Amino acid sequence: MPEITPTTRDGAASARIAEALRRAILSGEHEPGERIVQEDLAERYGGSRIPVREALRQLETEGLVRLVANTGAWVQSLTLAQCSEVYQTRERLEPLLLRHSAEYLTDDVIQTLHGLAQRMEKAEDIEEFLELDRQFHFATYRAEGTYVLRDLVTRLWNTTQPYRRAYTGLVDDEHMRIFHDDHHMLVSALRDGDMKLAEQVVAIHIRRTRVNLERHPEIFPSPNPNQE
Amino acid sequence: MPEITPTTRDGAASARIAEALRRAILSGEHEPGERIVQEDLAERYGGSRIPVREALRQLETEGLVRLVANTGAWVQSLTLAQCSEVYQTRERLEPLLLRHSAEYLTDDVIQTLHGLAQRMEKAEDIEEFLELDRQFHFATYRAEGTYVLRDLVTRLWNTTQPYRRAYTGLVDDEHMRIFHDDHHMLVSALRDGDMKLAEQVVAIHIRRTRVNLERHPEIFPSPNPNQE
DNA sequence: ACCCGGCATACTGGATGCAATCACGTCGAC
DNA sequence: GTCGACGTGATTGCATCCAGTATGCCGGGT
Repeated sequence: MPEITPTTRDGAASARIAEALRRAILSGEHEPGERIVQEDLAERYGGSRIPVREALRQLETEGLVRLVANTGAWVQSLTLAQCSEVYQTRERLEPLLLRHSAEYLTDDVIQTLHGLAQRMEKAEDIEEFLELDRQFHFATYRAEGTYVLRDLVTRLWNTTQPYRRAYTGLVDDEHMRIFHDDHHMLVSALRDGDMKLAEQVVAIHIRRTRVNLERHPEIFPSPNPNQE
Repeated sequence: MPEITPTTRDGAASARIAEALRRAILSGEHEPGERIVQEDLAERYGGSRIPVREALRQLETEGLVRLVANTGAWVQSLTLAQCSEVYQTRERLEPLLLRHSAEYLTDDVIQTLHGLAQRMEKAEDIEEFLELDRQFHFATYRAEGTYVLRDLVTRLWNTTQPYRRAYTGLVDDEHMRIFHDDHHMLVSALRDGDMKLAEQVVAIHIRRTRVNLERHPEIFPSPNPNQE
């Protein structure tokens, strides 16, 4: 039995499986529309089907998995319209989250942000790029105290991750240039303490990405719900 | 109206239990912080603990239940800060959802809205008031096609339902008058097709409720309990 | 050649049983 | 008298087993 974590110390097996499967989906190991068989997961992560099923239920509510009764589970796939909707939601929420994070964005954090923005410009690998982009933005979202909004934004990022990956491989140099400029402008605004500008930059950044995404409907499944 | 659906032959038991427990929590049958025992639910809704556990996992990710490994489940309780955060989120999202619903708000719908707003003014019972309020607002949110945003808003409503209930019992006549005026103003704006005004009314309505809620910290649990 | 119905198979959904863990009450020590 | 340790009961977490259902194949009929 290939047990990665032999002792289910603090957490339960179902939580461990949910975490592992979430990572696998977000890392692109499983593509949208791909079938998920409970027994395969049980064997892979070491356990019975019971914790696997609980993990699947959880990921379903998070929007990463689609369950059909008595039939099976698939990696969730979004239509272009749904993906666009998520981006419109993000456009409203992330400026709010950024505002709540303002007081925690110390000089240290801004230095880190600058470093991440620069590293991103040199990234050649798509996976590295995606990871740095995520780190960059969430480094600006450190509103302490409550977690409601940040969890929500995290889930929205997660559900659209596969399409961000597909889209990243298609952008030309000019759009990539603008993308990086947005990041640097955001760092500058935060450095100056101009939160109003920072919020606008984030909103425009998200909207720009959405509009660009909508120019590439080919990365989304056809309107019929059937997929491999 | 809660439909019991005694014969959910096609659907799974876990979905039925999740639905039933969700309704029970939203209807105030269980209060925030109340302990939930798996076996009790299994006996009550007819089944074993397996579907109960899956239902609990689902409601946990929806924010209605709080699970602690090897310890148990409780009805989720929010702090004032968290509740306020949800309302700030709603203030951003519901105008967007309303905008997407604009084309579906026919004269029939507006007639229904008017009726609901009037019935609400006569409602004596808190439960009836809450139900009508929910029906009223969701009658304005009928964006078809995609469900992402509407589901999100529904969940936000659900997580704050207990506090809306507690708060409703405390409002004085003046604030209630303003509350109803907001509704009528929203109906008027929609009737005139002035979506910009309608969005503003919704945002202000939500903000007003949040501010009023923040004047009643006594309905929230003391800040000592450890939250996730 | 195509369509339809029955059957085999694989997978999911659920029930029962057992091990593990935590809460709580009691007892003993200081 | 107060604090800490321990044992017991209750409850959760998981594995195995069984039933129900959807899917795909094969044969017969048209």
